[in-house]
Amino acid sequence: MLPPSGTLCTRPPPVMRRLIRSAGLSDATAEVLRRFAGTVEHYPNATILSAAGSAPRLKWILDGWTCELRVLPNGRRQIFSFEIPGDPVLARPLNAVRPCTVMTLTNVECLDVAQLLESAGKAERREIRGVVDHALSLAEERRYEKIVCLSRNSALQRVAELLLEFHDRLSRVGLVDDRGFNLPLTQKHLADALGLSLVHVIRSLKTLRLAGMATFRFGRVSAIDRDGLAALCGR
Amino acid sequence: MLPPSGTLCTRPPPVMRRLIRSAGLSDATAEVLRRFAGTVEHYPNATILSAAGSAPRLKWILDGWTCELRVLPNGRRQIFSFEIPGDPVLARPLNAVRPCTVMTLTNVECLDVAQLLESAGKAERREIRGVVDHALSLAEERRYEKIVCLSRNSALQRVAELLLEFHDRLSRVGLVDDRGFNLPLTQKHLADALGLSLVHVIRSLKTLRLAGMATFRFGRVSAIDRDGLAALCGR
DNA sequence: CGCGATTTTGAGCCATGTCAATCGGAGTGG
DNA sequence: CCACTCCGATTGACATGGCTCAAAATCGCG
Repeated sequence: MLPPSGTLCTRPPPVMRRLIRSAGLSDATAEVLRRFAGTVEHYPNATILSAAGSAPRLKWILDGWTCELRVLPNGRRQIFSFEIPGDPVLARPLNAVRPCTVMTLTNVECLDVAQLLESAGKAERREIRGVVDHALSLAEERRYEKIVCLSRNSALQRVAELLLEFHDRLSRVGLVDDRGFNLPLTQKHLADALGLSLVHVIRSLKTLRLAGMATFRFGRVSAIDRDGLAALCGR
Repeated sequence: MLPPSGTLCTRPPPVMRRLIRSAGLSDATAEVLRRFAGTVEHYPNATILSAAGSAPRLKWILDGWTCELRVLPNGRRQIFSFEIPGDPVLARPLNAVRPCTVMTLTNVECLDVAQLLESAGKAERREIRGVVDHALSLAEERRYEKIVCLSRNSALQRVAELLLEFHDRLSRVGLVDDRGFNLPLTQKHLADALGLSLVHVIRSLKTLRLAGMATFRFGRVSAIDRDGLAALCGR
């Protein structure tokens, strides 16, 4: 499938510009991305991001949040990870329960990586592969970190570590300003990701707020004391 | 590097036969493995399985146990996974702390996968790649399972789930007999893998023993009630 | 303005961690 | 053969972090 060059710049994409800048892509590769502005896929909030065929498909998030999750037999949810703009995420076939499904947490715009690679030149293809592979290995490393965090950290430390992770990842793609960052999650989401009860997450956030380390309100995290949080989780 | 055909069958390898059988390899691929009997790498107990250069190297375990672990800043250990005969394991460069290092838990015999692939024909190469990739994806899935287990399960359930995992994986490579299986670990290892204190692991094992679900003594697990364990962890 | 979803707070309980002491087996030197 | 030591396994007492249940407050939205 060719890139729809006819739709070139139908949608001057600020999110795409941000992605290009934050991933440090070359001009040629950036141009490949721009040619794809017309094939951006849109998913509404709270939908499952799935692959049509039987093979999983890798997507590249331009805007919005997703999470990897599984619904457990007892009805509870386990959230494995969150993805933000610039992250790749593997959309699996709908029937696949294992290891997880991907769900949008906001409206999401993304590109299909395989489709992107098809229409890129050799050099650009290598570059895109490199960037995506690197991001995937970071995601894998975060899974190891998560195991450590769940095994060894107190509730307070887990919450602090997650906020810290969000802060660092979001700031790398320019989504943090000096007053904080947007976090389109409920505290239940945090609980499901951290293996804690909702009530205890609320208490932990309160403790952080009173300690002046971070405030989470109205879908926004502000008053962040990065060093304080880092010290709290033993960095 | 060519396979050392001169050393053909210097060591009629029962572990290799088991691997060939359990992985369901074709005769041709089995022959490739057999030609490698002479290049089996040996590592003593309690050593780090590392790659010489700067790139990680994939090893294929023929005999013995290893684990992926990290030593945390506070001196405690986090064990991420255990590998048994038939498993691939990624030996990383010595300086790499992240995401983990691989340590032997017994004497270990293994093959270098890249070396193996080099000397295999095209068809055998594809087959070996398929088997190894499949095993790697199972390992990744186990990391997701581990996150669920650490988030949601009680200490008793975590211990039961780990024993169950050992039972199922070992039985797939013929290392379980009707009286149980060998488990070359201390209870401290279990504690480090499960995110529990040593004392509580001991208590949980006692509970399982008294409930007639499993007995762990002298490096051996016996009296296993597989269904009971499965029910306990909510399967 | 009313309703469902989310956040907040309190009370009480239980699982798990920590600390400390003991026990047993395997090696080791005399 | 015995005394000694080390390591792993075991047990008890106690403290506490996090869970559950229940109720109230607040927010978002039609």
